[in-house]
Amino acid sequence: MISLAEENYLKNIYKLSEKNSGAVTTSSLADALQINAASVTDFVKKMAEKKMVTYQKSKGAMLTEAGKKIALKIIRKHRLWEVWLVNTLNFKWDEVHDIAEQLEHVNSDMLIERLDNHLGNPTADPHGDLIPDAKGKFIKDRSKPLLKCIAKQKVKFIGVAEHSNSFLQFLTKNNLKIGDELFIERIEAYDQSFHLKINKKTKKVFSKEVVKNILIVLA
Amino acid sequence: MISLAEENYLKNIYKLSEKNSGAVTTSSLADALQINAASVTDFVKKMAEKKMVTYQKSKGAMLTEAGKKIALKIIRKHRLWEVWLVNTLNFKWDEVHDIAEQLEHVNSDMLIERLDNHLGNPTADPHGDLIPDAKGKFIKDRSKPLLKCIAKQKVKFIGVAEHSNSFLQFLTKNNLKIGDELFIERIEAYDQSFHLKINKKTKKVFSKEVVKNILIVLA
DNA sequence: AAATAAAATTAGGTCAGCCTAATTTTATAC
DNA sequence: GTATAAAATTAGGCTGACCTAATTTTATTT
Repeated sequence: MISLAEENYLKNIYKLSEKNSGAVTTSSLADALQINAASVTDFVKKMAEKKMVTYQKSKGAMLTEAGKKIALKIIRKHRLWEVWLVNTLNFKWDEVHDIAEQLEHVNSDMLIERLDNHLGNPTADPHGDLIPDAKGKFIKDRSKPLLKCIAKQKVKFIGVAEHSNSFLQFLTKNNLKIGDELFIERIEAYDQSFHLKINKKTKKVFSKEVVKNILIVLA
Repeated sequence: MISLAEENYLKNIYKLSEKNSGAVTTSSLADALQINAASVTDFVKKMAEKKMVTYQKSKGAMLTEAGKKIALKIIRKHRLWEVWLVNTLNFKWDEVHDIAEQLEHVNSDMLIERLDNHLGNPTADPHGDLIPDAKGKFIKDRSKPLLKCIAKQKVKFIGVAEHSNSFLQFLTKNNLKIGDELFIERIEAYDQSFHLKINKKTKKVFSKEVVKNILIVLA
């Protein structure tokens, strides 16, 4: 059996190792979990004994294959529940995270596979994050930050790199939704702000900070 | 905040006091929760301090209004989730209990009210158990055990008084479902077995043990 | 390379929620 | 109404998952 705490550790180790590959440091984990670093050291050692992670003193933790499998399952569940909450119960994309954080720990393979089917086997959640399949495989991710694009490109908004409610609400307020077509009219050289035309209609300007968190594919 | 343990205690105290009204004994709670009686005594005292229950030494526990409210909310959630599992994900009625036991602890008023609406505000779960509304009120229950009926009555199967998988599977195997019309052709005086005609077609005989756990309303 | 700062670890402690064993209280039988 | 059985409680302990404070290790600066 895997405890709630273990599930949260595994999930966060996975997410942190996704960003900065290599071992996940004690402090970054402590920060992500909002738990004291001393507690993290302790817990990670126990997880190493259970072969969920490998741990090297003062270097950090890395998921084993077994640990990664569990982490991916939790992420799969979280994102499937988010799809359900938004598509079926009409929650907004900035309202679903806390609920999905609870639902992701519900343990039933049958449930999750039926939910997946019921939702039509979605490959991405409402924020554009990819959903691993039952075997833990993702579809190939072709997205990149809008910031990496050049002027005059036509792209499609498919996800966000920042999941804070404030950012999601900012996008909503600016009427920017996943699926929107964006045309880059101009990039201001001085501050890298992007002058966009949205869905061939509205013109808007967004700062570098915003643009780096908008994920797109070329259209 | 209410812990998982507290929620389970409250739910079980409610259910036990429903059956045998009056204070819930330590041993019955211990039995229901599969927890040592000494632990129950301890825990119930702490809950009394928090005003979730009243507790009298060696007599047992009773829910306060506050405790009852929490218990009813958990029962509401459990039963709504069961409806969802059966109606939307096509689970069978003997498969949903363990999953609903987990889902009932997910905490979000918005979620539960939206789920309720999405399901069409059901008043009973797949076993015929009534679902309290958001205020904790039940619709009036007019059901009684089939065993209390007399010969030649026409009744409708609306619920079960026993929720074990073996009983549910027994009914399924005998093709008996909620909503079925039952006509009591004869009651065997010797052993009180019931000779039924189901939906005006199939004839079947059921023992007293079965019949006392079938809840019906007069048709 | 020594000094300092930051990160990680060790040692010792707390609290929730359980346990067993021993004792006390309540109920039941003779 | 005393003996016995059953139920409940008390006392003391354990484990998981956290904490703080002190120490050690690693990284950074000069």
